[in-house]
Amino acid sequence: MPRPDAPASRPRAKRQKARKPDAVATRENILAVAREEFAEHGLAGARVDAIAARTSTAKRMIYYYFGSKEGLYLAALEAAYANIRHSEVELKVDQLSPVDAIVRLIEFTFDYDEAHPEFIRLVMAENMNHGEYVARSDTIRQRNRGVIAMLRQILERGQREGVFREGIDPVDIHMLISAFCFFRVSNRYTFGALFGRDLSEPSVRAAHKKMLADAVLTLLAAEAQKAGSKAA
Amino acid sequence: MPRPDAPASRPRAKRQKARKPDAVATRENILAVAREEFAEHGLAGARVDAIAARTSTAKRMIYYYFGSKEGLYLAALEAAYANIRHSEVELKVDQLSPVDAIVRLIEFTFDYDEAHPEFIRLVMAENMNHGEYVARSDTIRQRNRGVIAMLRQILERGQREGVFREGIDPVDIHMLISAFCFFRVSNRYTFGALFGRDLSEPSVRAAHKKMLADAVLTLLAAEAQKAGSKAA
Amino acid sequence: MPRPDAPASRPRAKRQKARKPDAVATRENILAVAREEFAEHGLAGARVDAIAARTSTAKRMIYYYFGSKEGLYLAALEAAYANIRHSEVELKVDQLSPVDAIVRLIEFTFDYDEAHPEFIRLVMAENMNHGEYVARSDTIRQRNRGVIAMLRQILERGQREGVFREGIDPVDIHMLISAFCFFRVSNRYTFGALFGRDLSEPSVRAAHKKMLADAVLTLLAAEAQKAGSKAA
Amino acid sequence: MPRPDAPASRPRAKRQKARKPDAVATRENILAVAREEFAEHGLAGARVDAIAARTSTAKRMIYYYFGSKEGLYLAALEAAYANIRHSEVELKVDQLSPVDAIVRLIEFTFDYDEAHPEFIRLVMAENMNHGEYVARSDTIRQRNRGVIAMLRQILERGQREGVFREGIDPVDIHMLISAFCFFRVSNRYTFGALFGRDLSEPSVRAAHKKMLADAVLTLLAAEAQKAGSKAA
DNA sequence: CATGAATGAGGATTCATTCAT
DNA sequence: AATGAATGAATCCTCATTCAT
Repeated sequence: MPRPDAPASRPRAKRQKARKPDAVATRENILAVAREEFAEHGLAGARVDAIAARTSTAKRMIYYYFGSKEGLYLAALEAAYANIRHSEVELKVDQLSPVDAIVRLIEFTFDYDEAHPEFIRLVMAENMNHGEYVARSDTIRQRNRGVIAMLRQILERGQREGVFREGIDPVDIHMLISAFCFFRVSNRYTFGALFGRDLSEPSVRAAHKKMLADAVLTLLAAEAQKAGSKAA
Repeated sequence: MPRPDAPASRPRAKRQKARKPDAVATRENILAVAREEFAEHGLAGARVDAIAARTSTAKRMIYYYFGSKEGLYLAALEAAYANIRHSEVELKVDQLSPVDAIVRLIEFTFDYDEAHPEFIRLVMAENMNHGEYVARSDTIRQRNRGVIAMLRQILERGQREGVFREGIDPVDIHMLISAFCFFRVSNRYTFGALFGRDLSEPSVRAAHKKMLADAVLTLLAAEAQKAGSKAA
Repeated sequence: MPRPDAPASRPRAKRQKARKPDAVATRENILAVAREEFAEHGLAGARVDAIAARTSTAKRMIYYYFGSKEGLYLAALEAAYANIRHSEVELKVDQLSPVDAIVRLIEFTFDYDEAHPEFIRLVMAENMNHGEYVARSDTIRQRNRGVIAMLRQILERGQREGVFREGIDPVDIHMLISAFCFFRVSNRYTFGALFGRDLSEPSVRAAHKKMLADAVLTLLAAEAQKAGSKAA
Repeated sequence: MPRPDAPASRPRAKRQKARKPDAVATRENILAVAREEFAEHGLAGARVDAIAARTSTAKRMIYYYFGSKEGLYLAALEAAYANIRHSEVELKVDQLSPVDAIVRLIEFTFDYDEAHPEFIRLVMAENMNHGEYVARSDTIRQRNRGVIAMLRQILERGQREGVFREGIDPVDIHMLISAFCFFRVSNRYTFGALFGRDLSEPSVRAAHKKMLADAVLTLLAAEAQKAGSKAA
């Protein structure tokens, strides 16, 4: 990033109208680095110095733009959430059959989580913080209602078409899907170490994706015959 | 400070003449506090000073017994894992029908995770550390093979009795169960904030437990009819 | 705090616009104090806190500029060596007769060592460290070849003029001179205590200087008649 | 120092008559280890824990026998000095010609220093301490007068026989010899690093030994013709 | 004689943040 | 809009030493 630095009279007012002024670029550069660092080390473990070092600007700019380490963390978290919800919108599931729509949603979640471990780690970090920062961010909260709405529509459509059972809570289904997809990435290290299984291996990947789809679909299936569940 | 468990990761058979069990007590006292602190703040976020302050001994003892902050963390992690596997052994699932055994196992995992959020958080923290410490601990790795063996026996029994399908991998089933139970606790804050649902509420609890059992059992069911899964 | 020397180990040409030489001043201030402390107590015995306390800045600056206690020690060592070699260059021995040049060199070494006990002590400390840091410093190693070159030229000149013997190794002569001059300062305490002699007394000084010159010159003398040495 | 301290009635009195009671052995074991540690790291750098760990007894014994780290250091220093002076007595130089006696003395010093680097390092360490502990020890001071007396006798004998000059101070000669032999060992690291010479190499050894003998003997020689020394 | 447990004081180092320019 | 220099307050860790038995 070019950093023209003329201390004397300089016609740089118009630069603010340019498509991507330096200020914005600087801010985004910091944010991108911060996302990686916070994802890697968590809020407590991340180092402002380390972020600054990997940035194209000086440390002081972090405080200039984000006020504090926590401010930067919150911004990074918001950026990460903005990303996934943005992608979900692109799914166009209403053009698919209910079953296909569910499968599509599962595949998207599965693939997104696997492809974005830093997002997963950022969420893990935030849960270590007791969700203190998500709770504080209206932006994040509002953006997330969308998935549930989308899922609810699919379920209702399926119920109307007679392929899905009644009485299914979209939030619960979302959780079942999320839990599995998230866990595969979040707990890959302990799970891998404990059970000697590399969760990123293609064959494991495929089996898992299929298993999840099977589980969700049989659960939703209209005439689902439960093998005598006695769970409380 | 409630310490219902803590069998100490170091066996030490007979404690010589019971002349002075202070050493053991001191060690366990430190370990119990450490477990809470590391669960609360993670490895980077936990403070040795804070642990020492809540301990009945001085800070120096932490280094005397555990060598370093990392050594203490590893010991805490080992103690936590020792605990859950210890409990699993008590399940006595071989006296139950395959289906009941599965349900029992699910209920145990569900309840244990919910009752021991510090264990969950410790595992989260460890995954933030890329599983560096679990990988280093033979103790932990060895103790965990048991669950899979137990699950495998149940599955095989169910297959022989014709109630379970063939070709099911116990590790995958274990993961499905673990993922759901773990996620409910690990992501309670972000999930709660984003979807406005309190996962610790009794009705939610019951619904979730039932949903998981249903999902797992239909998946295992002999004549499971998949509703057209197309997942890769 | 007297700081007659300290040319700084870091060149930095023109100091940009002389706008703010505080950084250089701070760095040199720390270095000067460090040199005294390390000379006084050695690497292990010196206290970063003590150095910081005598400095005009805060302790943090030591780490800002030198990274660690060891980094500071190395910088102090380099500065000390830079100094003596710098002085040696000023000798202008090539304008003197070979004999006078040798005497001049001896006098310089003798006087320098006596006048700079902190330099001597720093070298002692470094030898207690097994020369670990000198070995690591290219700067120091390179700067020291000069003395030997100078001495070699004097010896060769003397040989051509027929006043010095052939087959004399300049490094050995340098060692003979250094050993005596160094020892007088380095071992002044034990030697003083054991033999009740104050090596800093003027008459002792003069006698020693003369004895060393005599010893070296008779050794170098062309027709040196050895009194029956049988040493291996 | 044996300090029999029997709290209860126990037939261990006779152990005090044994050739080497445990108490003495323990004490000497500690002392031997201490000598190495203090020689290696100096007073400040040595660790009581490290000494204790290499000892066959527990740390508490160090305090039992030597009172403090400093007490142990002093004892180690005394033991080291006792050793060299003990060896010097064995020299029997009065049966040799004055010249041979000098050569013998030089060779002894040269070889002893080279063979006992820990002694050299202990003396270096003590000089870093400003000789504080030697000064405090009568034992050490008294034992060292012997060398000078021995040297004085040789010199006087040589003068009577007409082979040595008059007006030579034995202490100065002792220093010339000591300085060279000591420096070769004490400064081996810095000298080696700076001038690329390994002082422990056999050929270097031989050359140095000869050079020192030559230097001392020509200095002592009756008709020594000085090549125009002008040293003050 | 001997020892395992315990400790207060201090030691090196790091951190997020601010100041002067 | 930007920055190099600076810092107080932690933070992890070590040390020589003593206590109870």
